Amino acid sequence: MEKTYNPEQIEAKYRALWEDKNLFSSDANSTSENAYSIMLPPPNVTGSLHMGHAFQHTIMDVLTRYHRGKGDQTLWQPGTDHAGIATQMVVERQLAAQDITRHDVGREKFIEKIWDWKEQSGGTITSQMRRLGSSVDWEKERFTMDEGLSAAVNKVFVQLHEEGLIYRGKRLVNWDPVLQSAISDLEVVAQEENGFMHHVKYPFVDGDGFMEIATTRPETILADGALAVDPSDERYKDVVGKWVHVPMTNRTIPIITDEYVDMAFGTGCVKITPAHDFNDWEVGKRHKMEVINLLTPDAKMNANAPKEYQGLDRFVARKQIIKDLDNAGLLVKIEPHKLTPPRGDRSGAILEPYLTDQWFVKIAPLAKPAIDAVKNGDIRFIPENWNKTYFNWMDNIQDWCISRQIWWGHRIPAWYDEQGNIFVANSEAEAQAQAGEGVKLTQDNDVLDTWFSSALWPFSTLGWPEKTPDLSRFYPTDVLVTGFDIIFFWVARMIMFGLKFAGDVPFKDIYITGLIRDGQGQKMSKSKGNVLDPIDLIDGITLEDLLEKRTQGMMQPKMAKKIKKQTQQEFADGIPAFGTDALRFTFAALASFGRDIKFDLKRVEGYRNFCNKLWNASRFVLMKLEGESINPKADLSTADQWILSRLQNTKKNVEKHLTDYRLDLMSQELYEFVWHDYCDWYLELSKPLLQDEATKAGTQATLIKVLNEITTLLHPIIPFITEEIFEQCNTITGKDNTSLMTQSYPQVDETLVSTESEAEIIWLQTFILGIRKIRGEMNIPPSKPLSCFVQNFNESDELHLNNNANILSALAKMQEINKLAPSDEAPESAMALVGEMKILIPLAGLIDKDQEIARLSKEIEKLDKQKMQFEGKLNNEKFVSGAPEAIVNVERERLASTLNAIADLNAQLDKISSL
RNA sequence: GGGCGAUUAGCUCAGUUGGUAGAGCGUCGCCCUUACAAGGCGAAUGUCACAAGUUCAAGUCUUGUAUCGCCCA
Repeated sequence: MEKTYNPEQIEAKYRALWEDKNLFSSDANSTSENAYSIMLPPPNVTGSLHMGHAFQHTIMDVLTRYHRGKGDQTLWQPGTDHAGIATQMVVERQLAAQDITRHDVGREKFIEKIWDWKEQSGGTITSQMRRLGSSVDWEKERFTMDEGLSAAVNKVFVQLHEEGLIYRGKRLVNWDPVLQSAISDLEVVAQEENGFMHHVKYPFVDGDGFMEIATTRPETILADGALAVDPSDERYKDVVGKWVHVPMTNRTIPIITDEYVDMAFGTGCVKITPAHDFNDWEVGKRHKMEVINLLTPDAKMNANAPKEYQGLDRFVARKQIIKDLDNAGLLVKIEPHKLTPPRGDRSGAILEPYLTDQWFVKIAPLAKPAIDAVKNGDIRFIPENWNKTYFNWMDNIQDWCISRQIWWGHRIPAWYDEQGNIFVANSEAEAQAQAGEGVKLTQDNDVLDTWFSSALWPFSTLGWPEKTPDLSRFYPTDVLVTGFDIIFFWVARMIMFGLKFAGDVPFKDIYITGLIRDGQGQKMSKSKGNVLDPIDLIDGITLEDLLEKRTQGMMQPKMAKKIKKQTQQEFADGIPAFGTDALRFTFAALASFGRDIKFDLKRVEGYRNFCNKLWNASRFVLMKLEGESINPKADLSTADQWILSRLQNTKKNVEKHLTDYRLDLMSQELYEFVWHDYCDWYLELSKPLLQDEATKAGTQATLIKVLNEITTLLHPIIPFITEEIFEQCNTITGKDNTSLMTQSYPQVDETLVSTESEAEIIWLQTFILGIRKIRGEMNIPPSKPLSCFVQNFNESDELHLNNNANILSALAKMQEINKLAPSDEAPESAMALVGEMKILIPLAGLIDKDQEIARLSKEIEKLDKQKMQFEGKLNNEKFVSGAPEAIVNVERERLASTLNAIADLNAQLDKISSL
């Protein structure tokens, strides 16, 4: 083995090997009793994996590899999403660069172009996943627009329509004038911006005077249907029922009352514009108001507006009308005002409430069972508190607008005859059959919201509506791993559709992960220039390349300077190559239940170091075993029994943490066992034990046994390096195993738990630590041999001393240990305690007297503080009588041993001081 | 306005039925000890945001306050 861990070569080797040998296949193990399945949340087919994906993939892969190791028939289902609007916008932008629109190209050609783009860029994600070692079943890879999945979409649509749960209706929707499509409520983002409030006069039709109202959108005055006041508003009691002129038009409208009006806001009188505001739409319906739409699909003033405004963009029209109002003396004032205009999450354009025909899912009947599934525990959110968020939304859920006026996606399976009759069917032929022969049909132009097909993902990928073996074996899936940002978009809808169509919940657990942020806690985004590509952490990247990557194709070139500066500061030397395993270990270690995760490169470095540690430990073991035959039945030393006992404890904890989805605790457990128990102590203990023929064989057997289990335990987190070590171990043990992947996950062996050996090693560690501490504080090099006296030892101390003389010599460089009778006078010494036993290291030229006095005083001071704590508790009558006896006894013992130690140290201090 | 979350060592974070506050990184010493300097050994560092309450006992449970963040309207 190489002296230094080199991830690059190892990873390339096993990436190929795993797939060649088909080790990710879900068909393997088909006779096993249990099945385990996870659906990969399908990423956008033309996108690339960001840190959040890599994080979630790591979690899913750990779970997948673990269950594979447990012998379950395991499926991790991969695939990608067509991501309707996002993908279409990319291709439209490409066209725009050539100064053409999708309408110039035509629907069919345009869709072809998108498919081309999908083919061209669709490989990015899958190749990134391979780099990460994601062990998905590639043979089962699906795309949301595959034939089978599209058929499932149609079937669901048709059935929901038949049941009256999908309907078409003219309603106000959120209209994106840039996309020229409706979008769902969820795709609307609101952010506070600075705007203006315009106060406008509406003259009375009869008599003098006017009503004053305030509006942020004066251009919609032209479509007003009424003015409204609160029914109980005394100020306007006399004017209710009167009529006013709508400024800039010839129309007149009434003054009405409605509870919706907020008396305290503005003048207490509002204009009602049913076609251009969601609230006003409801008021308008109550009062049977005329609905006037002023806008074209691209948000210009249409023919319903007075001539002089027609054709103007909505914002130009606003300016114009303000000017005209002012000229007409109807503008009272304009004040700055904070407002939150709705914007499209894709286009960023300000949205318009817009009156169009759209398809909707009537959601309440579907939501009810989905709420119950979480309430009755069929589905569990992890961490649990997310179910509050879920209920909060589900209890107030609105009908879902599913039609989009774009071209990329599943075309709505509805056809119209020339009279406008609708035929919803699985295919055109079926629709034709419904309509009758010879009737000319045209298909609905719209496509479905991308999330409609995503909602079917857990069963459509398994072959639904066919009753496939995969479907019966793997549905419901075991866990969904995803971010909180798509609980509403995706998770809730999968639950609703899964229950409705697949007859069961789509998953039993929902593991909601935190969000990966940059080192400053900022959300990673392209425009902020703080994104990290997981592959760059694996392969490393120079500062120059990173700068280039972060600043190319910027929407705002101004930002480039700032981003450059930031990047230069944070990554002055670029990013070193850490390897996939180090990155995966980092993600696993960060996977606690918090909401946000600040990603710290230093952590990756630390886990890369861990890999190196593991690598070198393996080298050590292999060097010590080379050319030797291993006897698994050899007698075991106390150290051997100890490490095996610790190993059982580790396995127990790992198992628990995994079932709790606490991958952070799992990785921490393994980190500590490997580094601190196995490397720091056991490998050091093994050195003298290997020198001794009596203990050599047992030590060799234990070294390799524990190493083998370590690699198997760590494999789900760091598959590459463990696979390489496993292979190297095979050459030593002469075994010929295909892969670590096919090894079964280690089980706890209770017979190996040994409290005696653990107690003895703790004794040994205390002894060695005591010596090291004196060495450390006295600046005595660890290489300098020492001798010591022991005094005040009991039988078991004596036994341990006799057993471990050569270990103490090796690990503490303790040449001679001389026993003193209690009455013997010890020479001037530095002292450490192991329980009641005193270890005395003669000062004799080695140790400075004052230093030892200071050291002892410090120790005593520390113990004194503890003593006071224990005494305080025990002197409290209420504690002694109120607390459980066991607890009180523990405190008593603690106090007793602290008092003993203080007494010993004080005696020693007095003795040295007096010399 | 409604809901959720966070506040623990210089930094990033663990802390599972309440029972002596932990890790990694960083810092300071001493060591190139034949697996590993991407390392070893040792050390220092905390009114657990604040206030009140429950309890023999609160980082942990309850209530309130402050600051920060997210979601929804």
